[in-house]
Amino acid sequence: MDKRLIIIDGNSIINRAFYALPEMNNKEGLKTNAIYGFTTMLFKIIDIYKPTHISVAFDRKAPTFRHLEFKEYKAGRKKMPDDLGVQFEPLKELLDKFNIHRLEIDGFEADDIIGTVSKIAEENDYKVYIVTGDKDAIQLASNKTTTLITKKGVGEVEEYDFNSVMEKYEMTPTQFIDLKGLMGDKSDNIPGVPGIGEKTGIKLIKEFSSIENIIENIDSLKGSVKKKLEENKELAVMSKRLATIIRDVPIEINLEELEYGDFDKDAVIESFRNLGFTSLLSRLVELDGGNIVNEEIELNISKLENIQEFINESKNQKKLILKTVKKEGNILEKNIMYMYISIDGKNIYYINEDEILKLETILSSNEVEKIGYNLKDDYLALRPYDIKLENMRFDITIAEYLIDSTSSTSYECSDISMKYLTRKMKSKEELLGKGVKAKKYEDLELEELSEYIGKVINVVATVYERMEKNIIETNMDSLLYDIEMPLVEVLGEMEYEGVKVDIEKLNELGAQFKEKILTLEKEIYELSGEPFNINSPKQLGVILFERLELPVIKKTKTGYSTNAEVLDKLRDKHPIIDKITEYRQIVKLNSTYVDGMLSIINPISNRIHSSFNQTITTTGRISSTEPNLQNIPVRLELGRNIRKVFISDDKCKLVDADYSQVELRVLAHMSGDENMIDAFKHNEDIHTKTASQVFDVEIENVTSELRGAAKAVNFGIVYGKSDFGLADDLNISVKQAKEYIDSYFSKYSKIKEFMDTTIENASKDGYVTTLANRRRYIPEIKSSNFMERNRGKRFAMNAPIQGSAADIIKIAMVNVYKKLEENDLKSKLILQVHDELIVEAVEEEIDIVKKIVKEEMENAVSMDVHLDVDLNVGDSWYETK
DNA sequence: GCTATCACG
DNA sequence: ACGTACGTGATAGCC
Repeated sequence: MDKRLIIIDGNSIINRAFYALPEMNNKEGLKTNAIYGFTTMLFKIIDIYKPTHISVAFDRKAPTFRHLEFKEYKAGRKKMPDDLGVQFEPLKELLDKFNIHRLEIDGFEADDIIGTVSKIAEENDYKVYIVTGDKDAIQLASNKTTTLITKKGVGEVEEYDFNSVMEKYEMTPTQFIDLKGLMGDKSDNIPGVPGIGEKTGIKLIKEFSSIENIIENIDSLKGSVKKKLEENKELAVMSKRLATIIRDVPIEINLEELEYGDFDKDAVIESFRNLGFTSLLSRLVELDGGNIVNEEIELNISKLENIQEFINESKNQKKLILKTVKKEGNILEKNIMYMYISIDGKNIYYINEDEILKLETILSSNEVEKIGYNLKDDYLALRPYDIKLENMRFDITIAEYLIDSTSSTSYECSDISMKYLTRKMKSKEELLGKGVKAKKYEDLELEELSEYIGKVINVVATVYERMEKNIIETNMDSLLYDIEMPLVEVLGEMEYEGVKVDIEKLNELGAQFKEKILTLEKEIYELSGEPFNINSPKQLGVILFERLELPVIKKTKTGYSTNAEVLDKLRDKHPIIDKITEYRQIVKLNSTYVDGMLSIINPISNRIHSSFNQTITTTGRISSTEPNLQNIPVRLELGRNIRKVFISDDKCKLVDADYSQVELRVLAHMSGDENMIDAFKHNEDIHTKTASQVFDVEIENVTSELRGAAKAVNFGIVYGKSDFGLADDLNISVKQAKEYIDSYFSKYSKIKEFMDTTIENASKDGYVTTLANRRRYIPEIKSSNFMERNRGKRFAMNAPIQGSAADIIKIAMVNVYKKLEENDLKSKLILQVHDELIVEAVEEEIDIVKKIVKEEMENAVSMDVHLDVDLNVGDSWYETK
């Protein structure tokens, strides 16, 4: 068999990769762009040239003979950036795992090693490929050696062998050395002959073929060229020597050791995971013809014939992996097409909708653990059948969210499959298509559907124990099993229950808004002198800043900024501004909150069934979509009216409970700051207390301005705000803002300490944690970019506080839900807005509901600071203030 | 599909 | 000196 050797100039390629690719980090913040670029290049080369042998040569730090001969050699080169330097060792480790040979020898550059090894390989009848970004290596090209020079970063290569060099440059590869001897090389600081550049150099080489021959025939030259050469003969000879790649470095090399082939696949996969190269995992599969897929999966998927036998087995094993498939439709209606179930993940059965009830005994059994992927969907699918899916034990989506809440993927099964199993499977989008042409499950043939869902079930079965191990190792098992998994049912019930809407009231508000919008529109057109689309920031910008010539306050990437802040600064300048502000406000209310809500009211229940998502936010909060019920207006009275349409059902009231200052209490507890803890212990108004401390006045002398300033400081601290930002907010000087912050930290000194330690830990560990041990990785904190690193610090300061508050209310939700159930109450938890819970309580239960909610919320966790909950009852959300 | 804006905690 | 507050989702305009 033909032997093909690839020799890579490690330093050259890692450099190219580093400068060609944007910054990349793994989740601990290690820079990885150069490693990534190198690896993709390696894969590409292996794929194209199918080498039997590979070696990567690296420079050593020790000086080479070139430095010793010419002390200016490579002088003036910039020091390697740290962000690149740190990537060498991980790359070398990765190459070792690929079983790819490495060559490093003191006193010789990678070039010389490559020159020598390629020569030996040529003599042994190898076909040689040299990969580098450095054109000097073209001198090594021959009939047996092809030099591959990278182009466009490291994405492509250009081939040079003897013939192509002759064709392209009309000189032999070795004559390139003579040319460089004449021209010199800026990057290596090789002098060459001063005054002789590329054009003259090429002419001379073509005529005389070498520097030696030029010197011998120097008399046949004339003019300035002759003079330059006569004066710099020695320089030319030395430059040629410096430019000559050595091909007889004294090394003992056994080419057999360079053989490429088997490597420890698990080790490489592990490395890729650590480096965060999930996309490369799939390349690994292609690279090795699919052999890297560890487990050959063969699934038996069939219709379940003997239901009783399966039930018995499931009860025996106390385990059930399941995935329901439903048609698109109303959340309140029966829409299941099939349910796929399995115990071992390999023998997978499906049943039709009409037989689902037969499985109720295991589905609603507390003895059988349910393991799945997006279990809330299964819970909700079964809900209209009056089947309660009980003991939802493990959801791989939620587990993966806990493992890495900052992951850029959305925890798709296909992503999880690739990450944990190095196994490719279709994503849902690949299965169904996207956009308007997207198919639905009901459009698929049963066979195709079964193949896909079968794989999902198998991934769940194969992956969940590995995830569990990871979660236990990172002390998140209680977070998963005691908080997040029990919460699945709570959120499912909230979605199913929904919130009642007063449709008439909503329409009435809409009519009012629309009328007002028309009036404002007319007034604005009159003031501007022409009609335009007020909703277009671009058109509005032209009107304000060109036609009306108002001063430009701020610019956006694309033009003038016209946001509320800018408009506020312009309001004295022109009467149109206030009209536009009001117009914007009402348009927002009308389109988002009136039309938006109307379009999504469930026709069966006349209620709004929002989705509560558990795996979106990086901090641990829940998010709400379709519609978002967590941003219903409250601050301004006009918008607050929207809350009048969210009402309680007949013979019910809304019980609204919200935590008072939960984030500041968390901060007081986590930092252990006695001063702040004390303020909460004495039920003092925290902002007044802060004002009194920071501005050094008696409590009774704190004015509302001072309190307002203190409030801004308190919130700013939670977000890691700067003096600059605070100054902007409070309209004071940066110097003054700095004094406020300094004074704050001197009074609440443990808070300062806490912030510093948190940042330190984040830098050291790469992550921060909450009270319930929820993790957030912060790769930004290791960035070499000032701004990015500062963002990382702010994330580090904020995530434990916001995340712990999220932990607390999640615990409260689970406990409130449990208590309502235990007491056989009909009242239902229906909403959560980060620090607020709303229960729709039937009238006879209001007192006990209030008691339960207050107790469970206030006692969700035990801290050095007590939690305090405000309760309000009303017929609408508006009334519960 | 991106950008600007604005609603909430 | 750098640029400057965390976390979300919906809508409209525009390319």
